[in-house]
Order: sequence, then structure tokens, then C-alpha cells
Amino acid sequence: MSRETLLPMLAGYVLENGLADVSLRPLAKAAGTSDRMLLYHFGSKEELVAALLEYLASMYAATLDAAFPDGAATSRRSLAEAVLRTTAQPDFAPFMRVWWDIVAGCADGNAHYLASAGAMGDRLLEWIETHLPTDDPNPVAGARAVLAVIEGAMMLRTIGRGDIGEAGLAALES
Amino acid sequence: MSRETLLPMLAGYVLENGLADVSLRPLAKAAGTSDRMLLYHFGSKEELVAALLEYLASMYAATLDAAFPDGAATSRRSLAEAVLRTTAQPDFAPFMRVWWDIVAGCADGNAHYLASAGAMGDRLLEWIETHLPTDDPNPVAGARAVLAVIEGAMMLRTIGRGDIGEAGLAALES
DNA sequence: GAAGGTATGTAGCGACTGCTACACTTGTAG
DNA sequence: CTACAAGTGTAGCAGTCGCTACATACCTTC
Repeated sequence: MSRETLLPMLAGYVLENGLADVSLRPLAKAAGTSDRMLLYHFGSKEELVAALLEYLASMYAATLDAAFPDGAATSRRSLAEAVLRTTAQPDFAPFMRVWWDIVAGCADGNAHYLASAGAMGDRLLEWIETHLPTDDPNPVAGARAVLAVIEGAMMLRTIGRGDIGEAGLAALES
Repeated sequence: MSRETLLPMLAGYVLENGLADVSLRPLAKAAGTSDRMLLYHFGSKEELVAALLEYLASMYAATLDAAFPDGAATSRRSLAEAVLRTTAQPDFAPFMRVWWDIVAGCADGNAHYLASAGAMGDRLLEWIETHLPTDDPNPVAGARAVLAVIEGAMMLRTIGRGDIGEAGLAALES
């Protein structure tokens, strides 16, 4: 049992149960080991969570290309709609749950959370940029516009106002 | 000492220290009482937090009109910029911290959090709608677009990508 | 075969959690 | 004056937290 074999199981537990209130003993049980060993491998809970965040970020990056359809979209708006449709799938719910825990951690000023969240944001921005319509007049600005609208719509969906978010997609009409 | 006199002090403590990991004893100390009395007045921690969320929502509603300049904006984009500029002020940081705790609570499926967050979202939407340029062709859709972009930009700012959020405001250019 | 690092189990520390039992003082109504 | 509810202080419960001490295996290297 090394960090590398542990991390996928730890990530699985976190995706099921959230990141905010995670504690060593249940985490260890889910990974088939003990809190004692978790601390042996990672040094402290803080380092464990940092490693976990990094792993989740890489997992997210790998998922992104796989989960979303290939090819360019027909418009900025349809691209945003596609991303929103995909992230609304039930399979995505665990990740969204963890995502908002991460954002809350960023608001708390935690540097590890900031680094991972920033990396995930950058990765999504990059993905959007490459999937914009090929004739987009300004892909750099367009990707940022799409990302802002998407994230806003995802937050509104999370607080039970998905309708507002969907209506807000109209911002991408130009 | 009743709920009504307690709540402002409790809210103050939560704004300072976050909502996610709050516990009765420090909360009581901040309010000049004991965990014993907090439970006496509110029945349980869950009910206390529910009351606190409701109070924070009303506090937020009251703040909204006071904190933002009066009058109609000159464009959707300038309205969004004004809101973003205001929420970027240091005085707003405590509230933003609590806000993301609330969103994370919504993602966890907590009904109390959902109710309060929804109310706050609705309130901001309403405020935006009344502050749109008077000649806006479609205030209902416009407010939703502005809200989605604002929330996305606020999230991006929270994860250290404020530049992406600001660039994303271009989505409101039409 | 001795030595020494790597890995693991058991037990427990002190601090904190939400919550409760019990006793006590008030304030008020009959 | 009495009775009863409202309010409050003290102590403590059982449980969890991150973390550590100590002992024991194993497996490699000399």
C-alpha cells in the first residue's frame, strides 16, 4: 500500500462523502487501512488532503476530455449548453459536491485548495477554447465569456435556481 | 437574551469565522452566553443554524440596497462591473466566505441552506432587474444574463482567477 | 546471522463535539 | 404566600478528532 494505490480509493470516498468534513478514520476504513497508516504515508492530514486535491485535479483533467463530446461546437451558446448538460448528469453530482467544498476552501484562504481549483479552472478554460466554433472571431475572449457563464449557471443550479442559469445563457448570444 | 438579541452576535461570529465548521461553545462565547443557553433558545444546533441562515438572508437583503449605488446603469456590462467591484471590497470578504459555505451546503443537499441561498439569489436577481438600463430591450432575460455572469465571475475570483471572470464580462456586450 | 530501514497493529492521549441531568434563582400569576 | 414556568450555572456524558508511543513483524544488505 503506497500513496499511489491509496489515492484512488481515498478519492472515491471523498467523492461519495464530500471533502469538507472528511476525517482520517472513516477515510482509512474506506481504503482498507488505518488512520495510523494514512499518517504514516502522508505525514499529516493536511498533506494527505493536499495530495488528494492534486489527485482530484488530475482526475478531473483526465475526465474532461473523455466525458465531453469531441469536435467544435456550432456556437458559444451551444458549447455552454453542452457542458451544462453534461455536468447536470447524476454521475457528475459527486464531483460537483466536492467542487463546491473546494471553492469554499479557497474562500477560507487555503493555499492547497486555491492551487487545485485554479488548475481545474484553467483546464476547463483551455478545453473550452479548443472546442469553440472554428470561426469564432475571438477565441480567447470567447472562452472566458463561456466559462464565466457556465460557472455562474452551475452555481445557480446548485442553489436550486437552474432556470435562472439556463436563461442566463442568453448572455452568449451576440 | 432572546433569539433576536442573540442572532446578530451569532451572525457576527459566523461572518468572522465561517459557517462550515462552526460549533456551539465558541459561538456561545462570542455571544456572551453558554452552549447550554444556545440549545435552550434554539432547541438544537440544526435549528440554530437554520435560524442563522434566515437571519443572514434578511441581513443580506437589507445590505443589498444600502451597499450598491442607486439608479439605473448605463449598460448590462457596467451594472455587472459595479456589482463585482462592490463585492470585491474587503468588507465583503466575510460575507463571500460564508456564501461559499452556504453553496457547499446546498451541494450537500441541506434544505435549510437551499432555502436561504435561493432567497438570496432571487433577491439579487430582483435588484439587478430594477437597476438595468431603462432602455434595456428585455429586462427579464437581461437580469438573468447579468446574474449568471456575475456569479461566474465571483466564483472565478474566489479560486484566484479574477482575471478570467473580468474578461468573461465581455459576454454581456451585445 | 546481525543490522537496519520499511511497514503495520494496538492502545491511548488530550481536546473537542452536541447534548443532557440536576440544581438553582428569578419573575409572575393566583 | 404559594405555585409554577422561565431562565441560567455547573458538571458531565458518550463519542470523535488528529496524532503519538510502543512493539512487532518483514525484507534487504552487509
